[in-house]
Amino acid sequence: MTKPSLPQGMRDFSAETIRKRNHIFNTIKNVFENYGFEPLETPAMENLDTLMGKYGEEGDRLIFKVLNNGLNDPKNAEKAKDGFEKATQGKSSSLLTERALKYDLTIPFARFVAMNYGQLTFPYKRYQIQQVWRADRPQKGRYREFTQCDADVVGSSNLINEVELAGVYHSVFAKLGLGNYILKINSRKILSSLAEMCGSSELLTDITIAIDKLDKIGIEKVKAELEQRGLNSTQIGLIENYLNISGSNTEKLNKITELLDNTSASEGKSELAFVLNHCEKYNIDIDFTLARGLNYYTGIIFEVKAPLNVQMGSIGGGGRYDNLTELFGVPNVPGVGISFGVDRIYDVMEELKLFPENLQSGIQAIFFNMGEKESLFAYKIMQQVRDNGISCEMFHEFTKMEKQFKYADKKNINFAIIIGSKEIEEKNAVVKNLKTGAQENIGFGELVEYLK
RNA sequence: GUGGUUGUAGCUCAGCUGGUUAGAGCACCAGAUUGUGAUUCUGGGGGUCGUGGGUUCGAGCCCCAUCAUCCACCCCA
Repeated sequence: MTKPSLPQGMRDFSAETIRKRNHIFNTIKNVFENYGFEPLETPAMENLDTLMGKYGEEGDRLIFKVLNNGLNDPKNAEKAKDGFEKATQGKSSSLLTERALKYDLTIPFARFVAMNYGQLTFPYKRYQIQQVWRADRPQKGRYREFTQCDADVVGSSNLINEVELAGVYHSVFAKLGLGNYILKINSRKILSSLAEMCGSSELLTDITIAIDKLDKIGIEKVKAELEQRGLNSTQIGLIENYLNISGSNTEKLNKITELLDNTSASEGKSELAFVLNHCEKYNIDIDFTLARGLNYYTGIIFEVKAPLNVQMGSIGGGGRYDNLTELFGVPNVPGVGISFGVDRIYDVMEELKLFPENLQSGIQAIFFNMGEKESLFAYKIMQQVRDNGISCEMFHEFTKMEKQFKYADKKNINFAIIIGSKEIEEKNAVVKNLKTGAQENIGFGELVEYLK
């Protein structure tokens, strides 16, 4: 027999963890519903075509692809070999694989909107809490299967949606006890403007990749990377001035106006100003170095950092994308969305001990097994207790009480109920409080009331 | 994809410069204690030391390969 194990980056969750995770899910879900979002679920697998090319080159590499069935059929043998040839050259081939596990929730959502455009009422506000899979190398806070919680609004360009989503972040983190989170905000238009000022909008990707690393590697290494990516010293000088912008949000906006002088810059600036004006309570920081990897963002972008005293990457992010469904043939559906990284939020909350004590509800009472006849009698009593919404169980076999007590301790059960021959005769049960050790006789009729 | 770490009982780990029969704690089972637990005490079961090869009189320990793992980079939540 081989030792059982899990595939890399996959996890089991047992009761305690699930209850804590559900606490996070329920909090997020309630806020989503409170803001008028409605639920959506999409399948684990999508057609490979739906996903490929949407996440950049690196993203494509990290999509989990599912091998076609029936490759061993002689009819398909040649095709399969062709497909394999292509696969070894790094091209994916429908001869070998045509389905894949979903990589995020946004693209399947866009696919759904495109397919159901006629049936949906716009603006369409949906939330989605599901697993996604990435063939990434796992490490701390990063898994191959993880849960995303997304909320998106499509069919509206109004910036009030951005404000609303910032409000969602605020409500959720306040309720989870992470009120001192940091919401960073920027606009892709500012970044585009910077690229234009450097001479070409083509430079946008190179610039964003480099400056995104600023807080990690420092200004000198960013400059080195920019140089390596082919930028000249004038361009790098401009970018350095851009990165050196600091101060309050208002000061940052003023300084960016001095530095960048074109249409995208002023558009980006007024977007940021609008959102900030309506989010005064939310502790938002403008961060011009914020870029975000996904290349479909076009307007405001968000990223949530854990409180400063814990070391954790971003615990959420999002932004505006103007034409996501166009990829699927439906143009002119602007949208904006945010995502919560539940697994990381979990780790942060664990570190800061923010989970409420009363999450581990468990079992209220255990009926001791005092013999075959006795336990069958007690079973009927137990069913009445259960019918009244009190969770309880009976010890599975007649054995000495020490064992039954130890079992109850381990499962953190509050009451032990003893119904033996004596109790049956006297029509009352011995109820022992396992936390205090106190016990008393309770008539069968009063049991439910006593346990409540 | 790149670099490093670790792999010994169900779990967490110890095991000295290579030397008899590989240890501890937790968990499990039994007893002290046949209707009152969390403590304590006694005893017990459990291992092809990740896998394959090599060096050696002799390998858990050294060498090579391989698989798995965790961490970091890349990228990202």
